[in-house]
Amino acid sequence: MSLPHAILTALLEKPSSGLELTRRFDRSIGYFWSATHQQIYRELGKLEAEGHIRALPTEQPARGQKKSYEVLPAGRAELARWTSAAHDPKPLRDTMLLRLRAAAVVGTAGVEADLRRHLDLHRRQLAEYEEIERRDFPPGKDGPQDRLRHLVLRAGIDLETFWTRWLAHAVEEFAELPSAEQPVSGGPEPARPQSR
Amino acid sequence: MSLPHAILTALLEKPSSGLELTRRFDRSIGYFWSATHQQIYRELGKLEAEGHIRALPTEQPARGQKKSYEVLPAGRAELARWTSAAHDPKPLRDTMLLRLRAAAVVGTAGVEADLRRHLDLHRRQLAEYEEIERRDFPPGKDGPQDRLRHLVLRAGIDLETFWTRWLAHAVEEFAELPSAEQPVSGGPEPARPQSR
DNA sequence: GCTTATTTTGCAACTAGTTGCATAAACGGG
DNA sequence: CCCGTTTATGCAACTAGTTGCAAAATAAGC
Repeated sequence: MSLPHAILTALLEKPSSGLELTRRFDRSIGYFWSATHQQIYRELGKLEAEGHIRALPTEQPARGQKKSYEVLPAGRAELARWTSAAHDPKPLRDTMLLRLRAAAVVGTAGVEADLRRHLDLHRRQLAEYEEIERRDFPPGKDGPQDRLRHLVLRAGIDLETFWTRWLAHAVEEFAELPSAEQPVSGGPEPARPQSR
Repeated sequence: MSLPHAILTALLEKPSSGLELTRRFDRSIGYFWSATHQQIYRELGKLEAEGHIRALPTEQPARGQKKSYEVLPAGRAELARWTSAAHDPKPLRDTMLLRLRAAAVVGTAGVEADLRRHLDLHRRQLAEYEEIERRDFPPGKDGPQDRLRHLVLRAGIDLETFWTRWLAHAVEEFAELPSAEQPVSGGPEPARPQSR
């Protein structure tokens, strides 16, 4: 239930139309909360119906025409409430880890290539974050707002650093593993075809 | 679309009933792929209908009675296929990061307490993982299967280490921040109530 | 033996996110 | 001006996950 709050935050930073929001969700905000344009339009409708935002007055509100929104006091209050409320962290859910566990049972064939691909993807993401850090947070830029935003970026950088290290380690580990075309032996029996 | 494969993996490791699976999803597998019992029962039904698993023969298959499943060859093949196929990593989606970004606009009141709470939760999780590492992977236990499983556990440990460090840093940062009851100044104008 | 609690399985309805496509205006030539 | 492309908004249907509840078997008092 965080999308509306992501949108409120974005709109407070700068009133925008649906498409502008979509663009911003592809860049900055999307780095830790992604959303498609359909999600955004739907949510804008709801937020407007609830009186949390309103469309900026425009001439002819027709289709295919930009419609910009701004946050109303009620929306700001809701965002402040949500921000200060306690939320439990979501448990980890990662496909690659699941695949490795599966590989221990059905064999490691094919996984290594994707491990390398992920390593590459995470390296790129890390480079992108570091570029942003250089650009947006030069030494000295440390007002309260900068500190908060830098903290968030820092999480992204450290996370990607973790993944690149771990994936590099995983790739090494695979190199030392035996053949890798067959199920790894040593575990429970593989299920054999069985007639009934 | 990973739940069925998580279940297939679990069933290959050991044929189980729905409830046993649920228990295992609360412990080991759930550390990187959580699922509720309803999800599991529903998925067991689908997997059986598709011919990927079958119920172990039992006397009277009625309600409120354990029904255990085992993986059929087709299920094993499907799991092998899925494991070796390429999957893009899911983009990060984290509420706490979003809240910090929101806090930069609507004020930091209330966030610090939850930051500390999360720090505590992640420390506990880390301790739990390290305990498992001590117990299940003593030095010397490094067959191919052990290595793979240890690698997965290692990801969990390193991730929790990252979070505890980052959260500790965030808490420090907050301590240095001014008052924190008001929206942090220096950004875009707060939206003021406006009559139309 | 009857009742109450626990175990085990499951349905139904809901929320969140995704995918595919539609529609209308605006823009940019020829 | 007409026509294809881009911009901007949106509906409908689908997949995945969550929540609340219920029903059947079994175990546990008394």
